[in-house]
Amino acid sequence: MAKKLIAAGIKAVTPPGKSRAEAGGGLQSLQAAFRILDELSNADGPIGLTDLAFKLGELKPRVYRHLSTMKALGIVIQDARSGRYGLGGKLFALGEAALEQFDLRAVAGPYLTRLRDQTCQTALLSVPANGEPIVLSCVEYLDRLSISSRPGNRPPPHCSSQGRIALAFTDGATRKRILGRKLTAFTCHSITDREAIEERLHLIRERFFEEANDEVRMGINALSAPVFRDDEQLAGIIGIIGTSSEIGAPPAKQLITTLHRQAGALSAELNCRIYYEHNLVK
Amino acid sequence: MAKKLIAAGIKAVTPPGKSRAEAGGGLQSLQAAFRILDELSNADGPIGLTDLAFKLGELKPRVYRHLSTMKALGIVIQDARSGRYGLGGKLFALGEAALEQFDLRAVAGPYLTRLRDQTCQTALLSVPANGEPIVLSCVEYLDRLSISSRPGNRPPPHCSSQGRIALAFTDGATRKRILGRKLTAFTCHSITDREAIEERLHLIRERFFEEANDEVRMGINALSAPVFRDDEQLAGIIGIIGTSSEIGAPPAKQLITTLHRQAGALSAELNCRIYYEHNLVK
DNA sequence: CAAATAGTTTCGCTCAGCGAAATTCTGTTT
DNA sequence: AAACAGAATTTCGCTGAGCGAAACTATTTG
Repeated sequence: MAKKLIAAGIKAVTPPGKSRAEAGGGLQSLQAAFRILDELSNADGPIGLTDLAFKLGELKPRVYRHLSTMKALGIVIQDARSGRYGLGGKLFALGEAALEQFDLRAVAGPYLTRLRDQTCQTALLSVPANGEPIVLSCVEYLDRLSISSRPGNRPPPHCSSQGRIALAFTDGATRKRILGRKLTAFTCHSITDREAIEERLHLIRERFFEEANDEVRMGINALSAPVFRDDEQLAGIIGIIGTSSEIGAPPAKQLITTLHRQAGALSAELNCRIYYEHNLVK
Repeated sequence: MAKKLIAAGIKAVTPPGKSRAEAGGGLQSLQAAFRILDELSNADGPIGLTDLAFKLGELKPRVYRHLSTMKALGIVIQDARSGRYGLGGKLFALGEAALEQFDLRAVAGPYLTRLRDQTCQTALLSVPANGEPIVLSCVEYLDRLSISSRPGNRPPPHCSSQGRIALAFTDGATRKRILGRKLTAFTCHSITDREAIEERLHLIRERFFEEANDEVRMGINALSAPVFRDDEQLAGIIGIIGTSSEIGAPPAKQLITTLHRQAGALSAELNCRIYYEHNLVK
C-alpha cells in the first residue's frame, strides 16, 4: 500500500510536459535486444553469456532471457557444445531482405561505375544508419592489386570521409551521442579531437565533400561526397578510395569535380537538385 | 479480449511446476518485434502502420511503439513523405556480420564447387534456421542460361528438397509448428498433404537425400543431402538444381553418389562421420 | 467542407520482465 | 572420486514498462 503511494508519487513527478516514452527513448527490451546483437556482431565469433553480460554492463538473467527468446526465433544460435552464442541465419535473411528494399543500390550502380572509370579508383556507396555509414556496395578498380571495402562494413564515424559526411548531415542529438563515445585512433593521422571534427563537419556542409588521409590505414586516402534526396535529406555517400599518391592530400581538383558530377547527378535523380543550385556541378 | 481471458486462464493453471516463460516461449515484446520485421521483409516495399498492424493481428499502438523504437535504432526506416515503414540499413549490417560468422560457408565452398563441376548443375548451400532453410551460397553452372537461387532466399519448407531435409532433422515441436501452417502449392506437383510429407521425412532419415520434382516451378528438379556436424546435428544442406530432363525423376544414381560423396566429406570435416558409418560413401 | 483514414499521443492499469539468489551443469583441480 | 570453480539456467516475488482504449492530428478523399 505504502509502495503504491510511492509509485504514485514518482508518477506524479513525471507528467510535466515530458512523455514517459521520451525519457528512455522507446521500448527498453528492444533496445537491450539490439545492443546484444550489436555486441555479438562486434565479436568475431560465438561468445559466452557471462562475457556478453559483462561487456554490456547487464545482469546475466536479463541477457539470458533475451538471448533465449532470440534463439527460439532463429535470430541467434547457440553452439551446442560450448553454450556460446552467435548470430543466426534468420538475421542474415532479414539483412538480405533489407538490401533488396534499398533501391538506392540499384539506382546508384551506374553512377558508381562511372565514378570508378573516370577516376581509376575503387568506388564506394554507403548509407547512413543512425548517423553512421554502412557500406552498401563497392565497385573495385582492378589494377595489379585492388583496394576495397566489403558491403556491410561500418567505417568509423569520426575518422573516415564517409563517417564524417554521415555525421555532418545527421541530427544534433545523434551527432552528440556518437561524438560522446570514445574516439579511437587507427593511425597517428586519425582525427580524434572533438573540436577539430566539428570544424570539419562545418566545412563539409559548405564544400559538399570530405577527404580522409591516412586516417584508417597509412598510405590510403579517401574522398567522398553526400548524396541527397528530396529536401536535402542525406540518402547516401559515394566516394573513392586509393593510395595517397593517387588521390593526393589535398585531393586533386580533377577528382573532386568528377565526384561532384556523379553525386550531383545521382541526387538529381533522387529529386534533389542542391548540387546544381549551389553551382557545384555544371 | 479473448487474449486476455486465455492469458489469465494459463496463469491460473501454470504455477504447478511449469515456468511462466515456457508457456509463452520468451519475451513477448521481442517476439512481436521480430514478427514485425518478418512481415516487413515479406512485403516487397515500405508498408503502412495500419496495414502492418492488421496483417499481424495486433493493435496499432503496440506496433507503433515497436516500430518507432526500431526506427530510432536504425533497424527500420520510415519514409518521410508517406510515413510508411521499411527495413533499415542497420539490419543489413547485422546480416552481413551473421554471414561472416557462418564459417560453414567458407568451409563448404570447395565442396560446392566440386559438386557443381561433377554434376554440371548449379550447386546450393543452405542452413536451417528454426526448421526452415535459408540459402547461404549459390555456385552457378554457367551454360547458355543458368538456373539459380539467391543467398538469403528461403525455399518453402514443405515442398522443396532443402526444406524437407531441414524439417526431417529438426525437433518435433518445430516440425509440428511449421506443418501446422497453411501449406501452399506452387505447382500442381507441390506436395502439401501432411501424411505424404511425414512419409517423405521418414524416407529422408533413411536415405540421406531428398528430391523435389516440379514442386516449386514446373520443369525444375532439385536434389539435396544433409550436412551434419559433431553428433549428427544438421549443420546445413547442399544440393543441386537443374531441369527435369537433366536431373531426372527419380534422380540419376550417378548424381546421388556424387552428392553423397561431397556431403559425406563435408560432414566429416565438421567432425561427423555418419555418411561413412552408414556406408553411403566409400 | 465534411468524412474517412492515415499516423501519433495520452493515460491509468496490470502483467511481463526485472534482479537476487538458488540451482544445475561441465570441466578442472586436488 | 570428491571438491571446486565457473559456466549456463531457473525460480520467485515485486514493480514499472508496456499494454489497450480512446483521443488527437494531419492528410487524403468523396
